[in-house]
Amino acid sequence: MARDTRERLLDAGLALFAGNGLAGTTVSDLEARAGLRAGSGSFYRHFTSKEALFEAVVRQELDRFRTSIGDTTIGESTVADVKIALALEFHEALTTLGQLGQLEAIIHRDAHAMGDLFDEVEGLYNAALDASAARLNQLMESGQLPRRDPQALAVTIRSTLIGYHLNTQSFRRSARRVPPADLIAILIDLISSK
Amino acid sequence: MARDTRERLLDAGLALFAGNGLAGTTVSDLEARAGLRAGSGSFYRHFTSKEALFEAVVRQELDRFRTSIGDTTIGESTVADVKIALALEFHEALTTLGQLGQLEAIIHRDAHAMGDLFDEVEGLYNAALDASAARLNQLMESGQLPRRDPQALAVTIRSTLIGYHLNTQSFRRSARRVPPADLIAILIDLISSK
DNA sequence: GTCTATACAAAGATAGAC
DNA sequence: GTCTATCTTTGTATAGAC
Repeated sequence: MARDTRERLLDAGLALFAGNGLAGTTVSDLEARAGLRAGSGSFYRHFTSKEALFEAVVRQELDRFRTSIGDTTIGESTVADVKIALALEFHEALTTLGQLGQLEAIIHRDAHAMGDLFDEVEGLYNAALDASAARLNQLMESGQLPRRDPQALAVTIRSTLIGYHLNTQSFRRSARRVPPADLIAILIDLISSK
Repeated sequence: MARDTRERLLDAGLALFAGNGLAGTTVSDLEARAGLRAGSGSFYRHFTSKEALFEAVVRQELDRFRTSIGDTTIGESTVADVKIALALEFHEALTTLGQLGQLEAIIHRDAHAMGDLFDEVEGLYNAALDASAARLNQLMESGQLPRRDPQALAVTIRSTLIGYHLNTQSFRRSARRVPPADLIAILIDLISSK
């Protein structure tokens, strides 16, 4: 195996917890997916329990989330056409949702098992939302977008993107064949209409 | 007990499967919640297995879903002001999502365990979406709403409502204190802007 | 660091008394 | 129709050889 077993177990945990939930994933499943013999207790050489791995997985994804928020510099872009800037921003958001979709899935499934970490998730989520509202407000101030309640608009946009993403995920394809680009186009048309 | 045990087991199943998932719910949990002695096999006098109850629960909720779609007559309302009609319609949709939220939760958790029933869920979902698109199209034809792709707009609206609902559910309160009424107001403002 | 073997606990399921 | 008791299966976890 190329990578460290501990790392492979983290990967296995991410995929299986997201797909089958904490209770729906057995230590044997994790071992099998990490290339270990299922049923051998080899898992326990790396983590003290299934719950310990769960927490490690969530922590790892949280760090990725934090990083991806920091990387989003589009908010400060100087693209002249607001519509283009927003299109890029929304596309980026959908991509990020795709990448962090497994954390999303874990949150929706086993939020209760996350303990303190849940508060941290919520904090990060709200920070992202506030940044988005500030950005929208700025665009409204400069007259590039019609004036509306920035906080409510940010929540609306975020809800739309998340709803579309989760839906696509649940039904394993875009709802009624409306591709991401069409959704983004409509969304931008809507918020730039007066 | 007032109601039939079978019925109480269905209720218990709906609540527990939605909250803890199929794998996260034990037969003992179900028995306890239905007022039976946990650990006694009394459950098996009513259902042949945990999976059998799961299927019965999903079927029952699907029927409720079907009924609730049929009941939505607002689409044919003659309220003069489109904005008011839409506000009522969206509010109704959010309420329905709340009532069917447990089915939603089950779908997001254990879609894989639903087998054939999943296709039925998807069919109903798409039917509701098509009805919404047709309604929007009608409003555009009569000039009461600005012209946009009805299918894409319907998906956008539905995504927003579902995203908002799921988010509120995950974080146990409205995102950044934006109440449902504010979301609906923004949404209507957006789609009626030209 | 992974395996075989095994102990132990939890959960699914059945039999039979009441 | 629910209970006690019990059996079986599955899953968690540890010990010790390689």
